[in-house]
Amino acid sequence: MDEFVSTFTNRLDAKGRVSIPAPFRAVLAKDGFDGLYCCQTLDQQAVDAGGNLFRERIRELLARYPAFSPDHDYLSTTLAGDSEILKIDPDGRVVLSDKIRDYAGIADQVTFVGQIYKFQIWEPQRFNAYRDEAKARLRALRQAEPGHRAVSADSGASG
Amino acid sequence: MDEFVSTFTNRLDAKGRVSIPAPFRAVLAKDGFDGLYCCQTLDQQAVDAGGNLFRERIRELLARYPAFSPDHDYLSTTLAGDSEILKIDPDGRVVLSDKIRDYAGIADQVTFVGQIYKFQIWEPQRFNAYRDEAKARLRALRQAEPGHRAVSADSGASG
DNA sequence: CCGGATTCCATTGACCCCCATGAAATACCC
DNA sequence: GGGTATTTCATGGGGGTCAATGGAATCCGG
Repeated sequence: MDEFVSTFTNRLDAKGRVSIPAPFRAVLAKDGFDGLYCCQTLDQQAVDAGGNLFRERIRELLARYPAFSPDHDYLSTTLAGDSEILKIDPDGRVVLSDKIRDYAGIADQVTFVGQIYKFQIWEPQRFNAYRDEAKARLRALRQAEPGHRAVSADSGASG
Repeated sequence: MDEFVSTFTNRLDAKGRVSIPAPFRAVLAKDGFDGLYCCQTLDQQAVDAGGNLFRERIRELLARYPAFSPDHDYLSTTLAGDSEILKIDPDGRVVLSDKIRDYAGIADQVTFVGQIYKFQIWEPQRFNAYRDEAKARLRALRQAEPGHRAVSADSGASG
């Protein structure tokens, strides 16, 4: 498997360490990046994390703006300066920085949410709320879609 | 690691020395440039710093303007004439010049901000303000991205 | 000799690596 | 199928290492 899928919740220990879910570790290992590249999400109180594939997306975004332009520096300040590379220990754990813990509101548990080429790091309660909201929005959007009845708003997938 | 990523804040000692963050030192070592090339940023009260890769970008920028043109001379005045090469001591520290300290408003602490091919040197408070501004700018730019609303207001790449 | 700069050394506190434990899932054998 | 052995994983802790910092010693030009 080479994509981040599914959701896992693990505990932080007394030293602030938390195990990256084994399936995610496998993806990171295949990706080849040494460490875990993390940056804050813009719209939620969560963190995006990944490896080389994720970094590649960030580089592509930056490459669209010329060096030394104000926008380039704005973007690189947020996308590079405001991100962190967490070290993964031999047991597959990372220590979340204070910045990450504060931003995401993480106390003693962490939820890892697979998103194909990256995954997100959440405080479990906040993620639950976000997931419910996302689902509601998706439903509303489908209601507004012309012809949505052909598929039906609530068939099959339960989440 | 071959890019400047993340943000670090270190203290100046009584002699005006400050440690370059170890991850940045590693990038500089790989880059091969002996010392730290510094020049004032064009748009903020901060300093751009880096090694050979950074200097290469400056050359590329200057090459876009015809020699002897006013714009070329404006740029080279700042990017070359107003630049300094700081010496890195055996413990990975530099002494910031008075010019740099005055321009950036640095007193006793320095914030180093990774920006991939270069990093910036800030007075910590000023950087905090700039970081917030940068994040707002990124939000604005993303709003303008075509297709970012495909599913809902806050889906898609947040980083 | 003197002041400034540069190199060397020491301390301390955080981080990283190794090992141990227990639980759960899987494989294996009867 | 049932029961057991084995592996995989999440979690807990201890000790060594490295980086940031402060200060002393040395070198240099005046």
